[in-house]
Amino acid sequence: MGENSSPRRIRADAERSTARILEAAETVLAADATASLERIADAAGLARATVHRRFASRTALLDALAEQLSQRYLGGLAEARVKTAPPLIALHRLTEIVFDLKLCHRFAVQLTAALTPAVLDGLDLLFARLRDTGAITAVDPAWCRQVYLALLHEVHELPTDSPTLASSATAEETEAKINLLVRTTLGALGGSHGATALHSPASAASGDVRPVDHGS
Amino acid sequence: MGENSSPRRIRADAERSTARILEAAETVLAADATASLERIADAAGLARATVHRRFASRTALLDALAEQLSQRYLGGLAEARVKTAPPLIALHRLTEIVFDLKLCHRFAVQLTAALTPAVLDGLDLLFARLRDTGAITAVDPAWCRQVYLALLHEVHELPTDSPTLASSATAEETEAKINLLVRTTLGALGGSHGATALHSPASAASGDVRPVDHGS
DNA sequence: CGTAACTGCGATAGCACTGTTTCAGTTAGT
DNA sequence: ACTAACTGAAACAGTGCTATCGCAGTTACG
Repeated sequence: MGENSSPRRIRADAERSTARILEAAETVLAADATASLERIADAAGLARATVHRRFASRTALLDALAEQLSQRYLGGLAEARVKTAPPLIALHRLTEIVFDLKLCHRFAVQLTAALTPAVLDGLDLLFARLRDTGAITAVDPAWCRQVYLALLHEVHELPTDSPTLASSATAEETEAKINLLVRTTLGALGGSHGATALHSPASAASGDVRPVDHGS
Repeated sequence: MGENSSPRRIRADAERSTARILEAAETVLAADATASLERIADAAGLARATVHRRFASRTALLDALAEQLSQRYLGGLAEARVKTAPPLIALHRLTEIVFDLKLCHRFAVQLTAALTPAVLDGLDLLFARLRDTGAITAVDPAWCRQVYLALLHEVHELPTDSPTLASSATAEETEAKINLLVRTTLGALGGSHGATALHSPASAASGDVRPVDHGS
């Protein structure tokens, strides 16, 4: 872990700068993924040159950001006890946690491929366990992942202002959003067979318009 | 539609060029929304200058593209008899049609706000009718729209290559994808196998998955 | 056939962003 | 307190894209 390969000592000051840059990059890039480094530096209260000093190139910054994001997701997966807790509870808790890291979902969705394989594996495990308990029926883990992340993105972009409520009801609102997301995800994956069902043309050709009989 | 305000006569040749440009822009921008006009012109088999001749600016091209897309969606809504046909059938048919216009969904999702209000109204009507017939339970039309479009996007990005099948099975594959999308959408929005049909003990154990109205 | 429109090619100007460098001033760490 | 690291400011070169123009050749349309 420790990097002592260079005699150059890394001052705590610099460390704080990189943190501020990453933080600013999250917020700025969430609004506009093509924002310039100058805007990021501006948002961080630093000079543009400093950004280049901390990160060799723009892609390096993006990589670091993705890395940090993956790390947080990984922490969320661990905190939600995805491996051990009852899957439905784990899903709900994970959603809560991820919602707290509501930082750059837009960015995350764009760079879904940039998520660490470990994160993907964790999600896959969660959905596999959900399927084992009968909460969902979708088979393809990739499909489950994509649906969950896409719905997470949409829920996160819902208008924050409740029509009749005051603007201070954020706690209740996020709670409602989390429930909505969990319910919607389960419903979406509840009756479908996932992408692997593509190899059964017979059932597909039947064109069953009516919702799947599958009486639960 | 007819623009005779200018004495300048518009040759049929030029009209074809604009069509080719729009067509190329669809495909190119679908892959990379920040592609340069040169790449678009290249894909259209035209010179970059011609693009600037047909469209005053880049945003003008984007606007025209969004306009055309909205027009096609509108046509699809009409063709699917959204207003008169049984809603489930209309949804299935609309999905088929939209899938044929699989051109620039990525672009469309990015510019969801750029869709003509008429299109949004049409979708809202469809989902309202779906709810009236009990096919879904979700209330907010905007939410239904977003979920449908997001899932459309995800389904469209599913790996086209079936693991064991040859690459020529596109027809059956798209058919299966359409069914998957319809079923997933209905499930997500609270269809027959949605959250309400899930095993209640598990839901109750998860703490609080009460019916969320999430605002009208 | 002849004119006007259209096109490709090339040049040009301008803009925005990235990345590097230098220098003077400030700050952290021993 | 001294040194090395860090920073802001400002310059610089380089790149890629947009947008415009002129010119010569081609094509549609009456």
